[in-house]
Amino acid sequence: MNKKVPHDAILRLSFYLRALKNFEEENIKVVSSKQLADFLKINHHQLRKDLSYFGHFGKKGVGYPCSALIDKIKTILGLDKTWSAAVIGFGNLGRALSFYKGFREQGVYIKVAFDVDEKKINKEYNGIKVYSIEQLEKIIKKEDIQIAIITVPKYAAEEIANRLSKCKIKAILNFAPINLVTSSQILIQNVDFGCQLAYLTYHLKFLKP
Amino acid sequence: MNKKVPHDAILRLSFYLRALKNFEEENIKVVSSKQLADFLKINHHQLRKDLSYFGHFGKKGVGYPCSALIDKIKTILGLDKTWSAAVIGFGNLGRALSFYKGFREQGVYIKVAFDVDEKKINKEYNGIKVYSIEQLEKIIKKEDIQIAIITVPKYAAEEIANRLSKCKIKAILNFAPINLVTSSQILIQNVDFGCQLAYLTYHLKFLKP
DNA sequence: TAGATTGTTAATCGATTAACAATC
DNA sequence: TAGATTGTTAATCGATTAACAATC
Repeated sequence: MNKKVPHDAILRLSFYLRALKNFEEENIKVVSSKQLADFLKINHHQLRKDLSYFGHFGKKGVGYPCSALIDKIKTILGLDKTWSAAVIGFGNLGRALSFYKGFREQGVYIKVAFDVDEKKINKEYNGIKVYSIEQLEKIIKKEDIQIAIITVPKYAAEEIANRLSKCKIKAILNFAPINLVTSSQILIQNVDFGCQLAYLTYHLKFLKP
Repeated sequence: MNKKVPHDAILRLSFYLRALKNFEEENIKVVSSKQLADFLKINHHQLRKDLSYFGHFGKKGVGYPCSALIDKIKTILGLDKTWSAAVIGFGNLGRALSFYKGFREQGVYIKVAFDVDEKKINKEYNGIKVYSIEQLEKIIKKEDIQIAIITVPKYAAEEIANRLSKCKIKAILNFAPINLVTSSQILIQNVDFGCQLAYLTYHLKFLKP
């Protein structure tokens, strides 16, 4: 317990959570670190080490109780709370993310969206109202938004991030193909499938016959 | 040069490429590793080290020629070639990705899509024809698809991945919230914004007043 | 009790950072 | 030439893996 937690260990908690849910669905009450690690094709030492950063969740000689560990990990990751989010940029990707059920399952509710397109502004889509980007600061305050999801074009992303950092937004999930650098205390995660795709093509070159 | 290249170094090449394009747009012909690294808020030693895995691209006492280095990195990442891709699952996310321009800019062309929904099958959207998932193997062979982009629901992802591994698909970009484990020689990149979102909520807990 | 499995400390491995000689 | 900057080797740092004592 305690000590600095490696960045990747936090991401791995999400994988553990998923796997545990699988086990629970199959009515398995207790799993050992070996079972869980084998299922995830990872090292069982690492699994135990990762969990040990946060507490003692297992019983020696027995294993981990599935359902209790699920709750613990949810609490660690802040998934037991509810969070309010806004999607900025209501294009194809923004719309897809607005309707993505996975976010709600994690307790993240997309309350509003923003766009520059007059045709979309002031309309409601599946219960999500689209506002003009001009009203960004006002609506974020009014709706008490904590998380911003950026899907605007590259050239607009930086300005949006700047405006957000002046609101009380605390975290940004950025889908624009630009590495927004964390200026102040605002948390940023860049989702960059362009890079991941390039990683694939890099390796594909070698495979190609 | 040579030696095993760290996983993250390959991803960083994409960032370098983007930054270099920025410099080029501003008509800057030559950049030093210091300039580029400062711009990206990273260590300049790392930048030089990463590039050195692939060759000697700079001139001592001078720096790196922007436009030549852009071409070199593109070649390294396989972005100088063209690749054929298919989107599997033509829901909101699948549709958004199908129309995403960033892929084409990287030389990855989405040729076809697959879905189970009769209403979508055999229709064409922005030049992308949607086929029944039953025809997966047939069309992939016919269209000579190399990369599959999975956006089907979680419960269907594993079966799709299995079927793909029996085709001549060499790489999968997976958006389903499940860690597809690389069975055979098929390359898999899991794009997991659920995990990245959980990483944000993990930290948000601490920030919350 | 004996067997199993956790949690933690130690060993290993790899990646990042630094230093510097080579050289434009 | 002197100054600047690369490319590489060495030092540091941190994360992963292993070993094992504690204990259910």
